[in-house]
Amino acid sequence: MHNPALLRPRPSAIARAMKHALNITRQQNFAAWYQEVISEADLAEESGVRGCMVIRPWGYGIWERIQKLMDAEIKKAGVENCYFPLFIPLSFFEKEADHVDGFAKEMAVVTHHRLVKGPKGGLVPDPESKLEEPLVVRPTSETVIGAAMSRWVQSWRDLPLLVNQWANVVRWEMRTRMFLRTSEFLWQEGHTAHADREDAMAETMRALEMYRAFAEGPLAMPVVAGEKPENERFPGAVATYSIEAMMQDGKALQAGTSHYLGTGFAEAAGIKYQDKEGGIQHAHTTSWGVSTRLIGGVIMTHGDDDGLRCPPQIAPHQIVIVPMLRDDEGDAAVIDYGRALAKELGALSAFGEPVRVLFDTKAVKAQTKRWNWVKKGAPIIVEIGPRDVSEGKAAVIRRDRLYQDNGKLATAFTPRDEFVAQAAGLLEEIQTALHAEAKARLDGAIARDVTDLAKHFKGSEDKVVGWAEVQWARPTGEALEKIVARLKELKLTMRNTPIDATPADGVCFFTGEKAVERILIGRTY
RNA sequence: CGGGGAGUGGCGCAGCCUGGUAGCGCAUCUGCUUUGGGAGCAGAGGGUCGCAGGUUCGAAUCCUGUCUCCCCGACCA
Repeated sequence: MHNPALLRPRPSAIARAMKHALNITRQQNFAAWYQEVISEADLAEESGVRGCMVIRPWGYGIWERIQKLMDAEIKKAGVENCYFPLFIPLSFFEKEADHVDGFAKEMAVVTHHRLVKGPKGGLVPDPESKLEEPLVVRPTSETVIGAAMSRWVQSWRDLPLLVNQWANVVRWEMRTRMFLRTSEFLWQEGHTAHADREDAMAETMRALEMYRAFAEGPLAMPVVAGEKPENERFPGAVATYSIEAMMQDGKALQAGTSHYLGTGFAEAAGIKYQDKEGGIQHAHTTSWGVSTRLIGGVIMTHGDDDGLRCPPQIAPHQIVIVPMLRDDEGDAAVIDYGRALAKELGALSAFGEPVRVLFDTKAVKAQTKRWNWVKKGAPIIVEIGPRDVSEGKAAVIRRDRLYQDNGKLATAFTPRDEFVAQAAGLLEEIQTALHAEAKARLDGAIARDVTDLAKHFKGSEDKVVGWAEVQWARPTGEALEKIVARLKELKLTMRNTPIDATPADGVCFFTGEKAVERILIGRTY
């Protein structure tokens, strides 16, 4: 709640009118700005439960858009949805050593099933109700789904087995940040089982590409897809791939992961099948997921000093019409005009879907509503007043280009029919423009000529430095640990080895050996 | 989990040191005047001070415990 960065006096309405809708700029304090966007755009708020947030309708509406579009992609790949229990027997985790090591430190555990009045009043767990085997609140579902797969898979004919679930998971993180790292978060987790490595790897890469395309498309968020170095792998995975997005402060955000799990989980859970020759084989499994963290990524990719700029494809309302009402007899005409406009716009189609229009008739002053929608990031805000009714116009504001060069709002008074004719195209243009802007920032902030990491990243707390791409020999074991430790001193981490990077042609940045690939280095969330 | 800061009407804060049953701004409600860059004036409603104990005639204020939030660190597929 208390945040020193928010203590500055709120500027007067007049002063604000000439500046921005938020009280903190990205420049002043990026972390405080991020929190202010979440609060001012009504995306989410504190819940009173450690690390858990209440996702408000505008924030959840964005998540629903993400779900809808992603779910269609998942189904397109032949993956079926299902649902597994929230509670996982502790013993399930003990079957895969690396997996349990990775998650043991952050698991919520259910040990009792009943409350009784405590000696000092209040309710306490009833000692009599202690569970024989504690239940873990799922941090991820490889183990339970693996158990089911062992029942479902008997023959090579049962493979590949492709399932997904939309669910919540809990990871007891030490330090939480809204959307980026919450104790409980919403996600989708895909789990697949295959006959061999080749097929499982193909699925792993398919999911990775699905995420890459989704980030670059609906989210307008450019990312780099690549493989995580060994030390950053998912516990129990043979290979982990990620998409990494760059936030406006230059830090990396891991925005989605896809794992090739080899046969480790299949061995632990007993996922075996009889092959065409009659032999018994372990299946090769994969898992992949994206979460509500994507929303944090969207905020830090597209937000500006006036709040969120929501990409049209995931905006719950793409066009918001705000009537300028005066509580007089002229209001009826404005309402009629707005309603008709909303209906016409709603009949349009953009991105292959009906355009989502809100005619905002809430009894709030028009100017206030305008700034509220600016902060929420509605892609197009249309104001209509008596003047527009008589002139047959609409006052159109593009959220991605709010201001003119002179600092005034870039409101375009457009003939109504002309606007209707342009609206769908305008939404698509805004989507493209947001992506282009972020893409240019990403491309411009990857340095490929770095010779001294400390020097390159010096002062990156205050200014945007971005990432460095260096060549390396992909060392393992102790050699890798030394590199990780060295980077850690500089608060740096290895992000991934981009799959579309130009082949290595030099020596390893760290060891001087012949390099085999390129890897990205940067600060991270 | 370690160090630091903070919890007082919906939001942001003052009061606490030097105990005597709460105050300000914004927001809200009503009225009037306004209205295309977050309106003005007038009036009104709303809190027992995170929670639980303790000290005291008396606690927002002092003491203990606890929960939650923020910053730094450790941690983090």
